[in-house]
Amino acid sequence: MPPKRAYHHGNLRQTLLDAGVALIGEVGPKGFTIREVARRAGVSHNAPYRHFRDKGELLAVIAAEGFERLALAMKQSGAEGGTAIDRLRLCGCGYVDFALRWPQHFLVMFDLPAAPEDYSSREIVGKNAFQILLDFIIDSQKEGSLPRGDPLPLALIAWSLVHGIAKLATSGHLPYTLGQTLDFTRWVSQAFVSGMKHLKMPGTRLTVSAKKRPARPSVKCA
Amino acid sequence: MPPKRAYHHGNLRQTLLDAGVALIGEVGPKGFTIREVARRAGVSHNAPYRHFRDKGELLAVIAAEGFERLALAMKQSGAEGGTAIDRLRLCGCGYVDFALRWPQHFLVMFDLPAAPEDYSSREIVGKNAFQILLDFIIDSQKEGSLPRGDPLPLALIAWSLVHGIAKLATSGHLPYTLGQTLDFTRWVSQAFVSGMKHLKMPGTRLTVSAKKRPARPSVKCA
DNA sequence: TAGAGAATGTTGCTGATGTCAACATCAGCC
DNA sequence: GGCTGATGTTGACATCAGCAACATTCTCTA
Repeated sequence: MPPKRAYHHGNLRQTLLDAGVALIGEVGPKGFTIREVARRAGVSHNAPYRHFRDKGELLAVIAAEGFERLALAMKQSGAEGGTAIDRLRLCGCGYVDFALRWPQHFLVMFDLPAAPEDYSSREIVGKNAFQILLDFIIDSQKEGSLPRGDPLPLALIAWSLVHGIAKLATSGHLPYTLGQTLDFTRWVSQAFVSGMKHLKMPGTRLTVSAKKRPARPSVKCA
Repeated sequence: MPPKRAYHHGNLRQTLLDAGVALIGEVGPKGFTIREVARRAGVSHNAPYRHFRDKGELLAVIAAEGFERLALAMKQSGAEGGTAIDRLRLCGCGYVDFALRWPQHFLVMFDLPAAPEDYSSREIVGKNAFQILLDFIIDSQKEGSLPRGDPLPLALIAWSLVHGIAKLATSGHLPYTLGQTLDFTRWVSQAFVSGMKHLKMPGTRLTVSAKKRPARPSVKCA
């Protein structure tokens, strides 16, 4: 039996995280407040600072949690396919479905103000999710459903496509209901497969090692 | 000659807007503050409220301004193409280029907390920008470079693609430098054209009138 | 041309927030 | 039993969005 309400909570970090995830889902990043998270966890407004350096870190951990859930959703959706290319398509649909179900959490995951290197866990689990997509791409290449060559550009184009649908849908820019958006995604994934099948792969410039990843765009205004 | 510093500013609304656009570009939506905008305009912290109902409306107008600039960029980029399909491709590249140049402004344009119906100007000019893309699509269909049929799904898939690239790039998720991102976009636009050329168009379910546009996804967490 | 009323800008306030500093309580170990 | 570090609390400060009351100026009409 957990002590009724001891001075020490015992599991406050996880409780705060759960409350934070729920709060994000309800009010989005704009209304998200450390004090409200603390309120919901039943602790003082400063208790969270014993577990998270600041608001940014709490949000980063919440984002990381979202990436784990997204990866799981992609994996589970993909698993229902009979062929590699089917798994890839279903994985993409799972991606959009996830975004439609948790639009605010999805927003935090991708549009956070930019994490200083300290909040790196988000990035790591984010790469995990990308690896799932990449594996489906590679399997589809082996299967002969996608052109051979560096899988990275193929994965990035597929990612861009579903991410674009997800972002436009969750920001209210698609003229579709939720169900129609999923229908649209299915159609798009079909189109992607048939369109990419005999694609001419890009030159070396785009297959450059992922290590060259820029720290961050950070384009300044001129 | 504008009065040195009369009690009445004379053109405060526009000055606030300019300052707001600049501030967004520098600090993004998170650091964006009405008071800082007022400071930069050299007026008291409450003066902006004579011209904008609240912070949300100011941001909405800034977003609308962004959509106008985006539409201009798309039009100008497209104009350099010799054929309709070239104009379409260049238009898409212009879209991504705009996002890379003004990442924070782009963020505000698409990921604002959701405007109550009052802030509608943003939506109107947003539709303007979409219309430019749609026209390029229709021209390309007439030219025979894209399959005939309802241009809407084609436009939405093209939009999703460039929007996905833009969002992933500006949030630091693409393993490319800025220049490489533009190269990638060019390649993707080529792939889009060759892939869509003989595409099987979707059934009627996805060509439903745009009037059916949902108010907003607003998916609640379960 | 004078003055009333509407615009526009200012000062001062309230309630909320992020975060710091100081203090209180508790767990585990000697 | 007492010390030390971890965890939670209280109180404070600066800043922010937005409201209310007041000041100044513009414009329009009589």
